[in-house]
Amino acid sequence: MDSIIPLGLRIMQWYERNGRNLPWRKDKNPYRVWISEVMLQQTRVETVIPYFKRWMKRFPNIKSLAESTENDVLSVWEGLGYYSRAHNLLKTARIIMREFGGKFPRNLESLKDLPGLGAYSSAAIASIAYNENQPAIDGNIRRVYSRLFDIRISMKTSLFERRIRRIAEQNLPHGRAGDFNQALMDFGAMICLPKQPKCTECPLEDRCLAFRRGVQNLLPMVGQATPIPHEQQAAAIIIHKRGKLSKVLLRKRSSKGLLAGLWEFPSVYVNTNQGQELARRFLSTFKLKLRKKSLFTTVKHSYSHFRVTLSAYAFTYNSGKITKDFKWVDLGDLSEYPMGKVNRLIADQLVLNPNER
DNA sequence: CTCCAGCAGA
DNA sequence: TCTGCTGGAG
Repeated sequence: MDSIIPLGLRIMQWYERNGRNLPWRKDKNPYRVWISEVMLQQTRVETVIPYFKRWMKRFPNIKSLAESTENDVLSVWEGLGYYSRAHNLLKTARIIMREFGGKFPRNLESLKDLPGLGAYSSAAIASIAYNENQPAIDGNIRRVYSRLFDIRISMKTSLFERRIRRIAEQNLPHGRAGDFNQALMDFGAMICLPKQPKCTECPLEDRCLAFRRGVQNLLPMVGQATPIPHEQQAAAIIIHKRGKLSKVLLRKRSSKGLLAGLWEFPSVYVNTNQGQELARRFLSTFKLKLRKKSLFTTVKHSYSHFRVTLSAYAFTYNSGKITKDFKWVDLGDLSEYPMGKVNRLIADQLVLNPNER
């Protein structure tokens, strides 16, 4: 009887045949496990793969990372999103060099104290890199267990969390926690999908309570989504011609909050696209005296909790004090300034069509 | 187009 | 509890 084989063992058997071959699974040194786990926070495996390879080429170990600059780190990270993760990697690398003699801590509590590592990532690193018996509980695993054990409790509640944790601890195969955690994640990503789980291919079908009761599509119980506001923004492409050389004005964003530390074309929130009004907004926000010329391009984008439609206008620069957040940059050097997706798109268009300004 | 998935910090 | 991004699916 298959059903007397422990759950953990069956998942491991499935993993041995079906687990994914991923770059960070070849060599499980703590540095590689750490970088991959942080990249995988809120980000899909397929997206992470090329970033992980580039990162390892550029920063092969903790020391090389700790000795690099914020700009280097953001440049390699550019496009991955959630930029605080990149800032935290650099901070943590420096802490490890300074306070841990360059060696990654092994126990859960020390890991959790490092910037960017919470309950999930700490347990993932401890189990994968050091084979500590820690269940790593992420969204995949919550979904899998809530179905296998038919946990009909809102995912937001602490009761749900306690139930899942107890189940995860009880089913953890001691001595193989690292592989087991990864096996469950692959299982959640490949079989026990959020929408339309592949129950016909599932090796655990016969002992999934949700499947037996036909409620697998209703679990886990998630709250209803909150509506997402839509904002309008205007960005200024401000070109300054000095003979043959064209420079454009960039602004470095605050070190906190959205797109922290990245560069952008100065932008303001708007509810109008009147030239005069726009120029006034740039004057009051940035003390820049500008004159609007023409619409360059419009880009739509979604962030985590709002959407924007951003229109980029070409402006001519009259006067105004250039404070230290601002910098005149050669068009050819734009790629050296890390940017979020929207601004990179505009920068690329600008380099391609410098005449349409 | 719109919808959706996915942890950490404050 | 709220904020942080992007890519891929539909």
